[in-house]
Amino acid sequence: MAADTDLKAKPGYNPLYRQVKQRLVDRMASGDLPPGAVLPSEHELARELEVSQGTVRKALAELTAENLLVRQQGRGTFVAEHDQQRTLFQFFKLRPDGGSIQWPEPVFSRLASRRASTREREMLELPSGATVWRILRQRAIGDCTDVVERITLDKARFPDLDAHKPLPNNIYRLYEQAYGQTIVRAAEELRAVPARADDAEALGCRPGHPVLKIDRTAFGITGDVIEMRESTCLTDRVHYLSDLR
Amino acid sequence: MAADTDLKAKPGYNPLYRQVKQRLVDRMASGDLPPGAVLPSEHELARELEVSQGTVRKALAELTAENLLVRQQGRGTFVAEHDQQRTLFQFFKLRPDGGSIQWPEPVFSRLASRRASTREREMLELPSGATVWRILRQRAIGDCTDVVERITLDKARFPDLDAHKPLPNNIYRLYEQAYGQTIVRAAEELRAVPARADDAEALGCRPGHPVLKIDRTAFGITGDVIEMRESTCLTDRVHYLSDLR
DNA sequence: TAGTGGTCTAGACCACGCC
DNA sequence: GCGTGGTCTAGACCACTAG
Repeated sequence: MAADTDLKAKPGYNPLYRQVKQRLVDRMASGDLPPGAVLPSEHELARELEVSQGTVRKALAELTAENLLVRQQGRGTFVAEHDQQRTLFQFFKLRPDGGSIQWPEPVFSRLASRRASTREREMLELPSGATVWRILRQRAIGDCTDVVERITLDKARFPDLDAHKPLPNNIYRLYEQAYGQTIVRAAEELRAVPARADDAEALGCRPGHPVLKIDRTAFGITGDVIEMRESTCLTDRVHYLSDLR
Repeated sequence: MAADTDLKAKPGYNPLYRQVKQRLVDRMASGDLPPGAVLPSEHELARELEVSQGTVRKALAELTAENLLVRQQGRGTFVAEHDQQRTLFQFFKLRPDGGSIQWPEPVFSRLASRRASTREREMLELPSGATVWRILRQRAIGDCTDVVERITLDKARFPDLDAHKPLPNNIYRLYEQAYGQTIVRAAEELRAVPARADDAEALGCRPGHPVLKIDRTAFGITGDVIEMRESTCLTDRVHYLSDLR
């Protein structure tokens, strides 16, 4: 058997179940197991990969904990999708004061492209001279606009994005279904800043009013930076919820 | 055997390993297994509780994932403590811009007590007329003060807190060691607001300057609300980091 | 060298979804 | 009834720590 296909090559250093995990991640990243796909049963996987069912189980359990898989007793194991619920709970942290989580209403959306800035090139690992998509969105959680979002994407990774206008509210589902790019993790930096004139107008506050600026970096299944997003939020009727556990 | 001590009472509805888990949590909450204590080995626990080692293992794995236990190959299983690293990584989300995580320097601290407000009574589940401790702290992440914290505690749960003055920087360790109250989880609500006059003076900014207000509710091992904390942060040289995964 | 947790296996039985 | 994942068991071997 070739070395790189032998799961038991280095039992001590890299446990078998991690190698099983990596194989499954590779199949997901390559498009062989697209979002929503059914995986073979534990029993079948164990036979295919020549390991015990318990080892497969441990790999599947970790992938489920990382939100890459969804398992349902009696039905099977599925590659996780950005359905409404998942995107909302995992990637949307703004809540109306005193109310419960809900999808924000789209108010305005614009798509344009331009040359990448130095910072964008660094973050998205783009060559010099590369171009990016730039999406401007305004969304409402309560009655009026309380978030302005500026999203930056590598144009090479998302060709012909303008063919998908109007862009859907759940844009991560579009990344996933039209481009095979699944967002699995993101890091956000939050700061309180004075509102810029243009944001103030959109949000219906005076320039300089305190607003919450959220800088998000979103990562794909292979760890690449897929999206950069700057959100500016009026927190008069809305707050950002962070769970520490 | 009495029904409430029979682990196998309801195998289908409540799995054995969850019952094992609950028993261990109970022992931690009662003080029988205080922070830092060594647990019996998997083998011993299995014998004591009359379940298999694999079932004990699953219970211990979940408790480890929830940060209630720490396991080390070759050494043993320990009840988690609020050592410097844990408190910092799990419960402190402010980072200097462009720098890495570090403990904030204490600048000022004051302890007082007063009657609980209506909101405090609701959140902390206190009877009317109850009194609370109120801690005011100022801390610095960079060169100058950038966080003002107001902490509220049930005076009945933390008797003679004034005997521990000056209060340590890692106050969760004090809750744990002096009062057997371990903070295991917290929820934070973030908003951008104009700085109050007193906060502005402490933070060295003008009144009305945008500051990040963080309302924390911290929970103990049994799910009770142990602490309420309002932090006001100048995010000119510092930001709040939120990991979405 | 003894004891701990970490990995891996093999197999039994149960709960759930679907046909 | 059949196939799925979920639970539980029993036991082997490995890796790490400490005396």
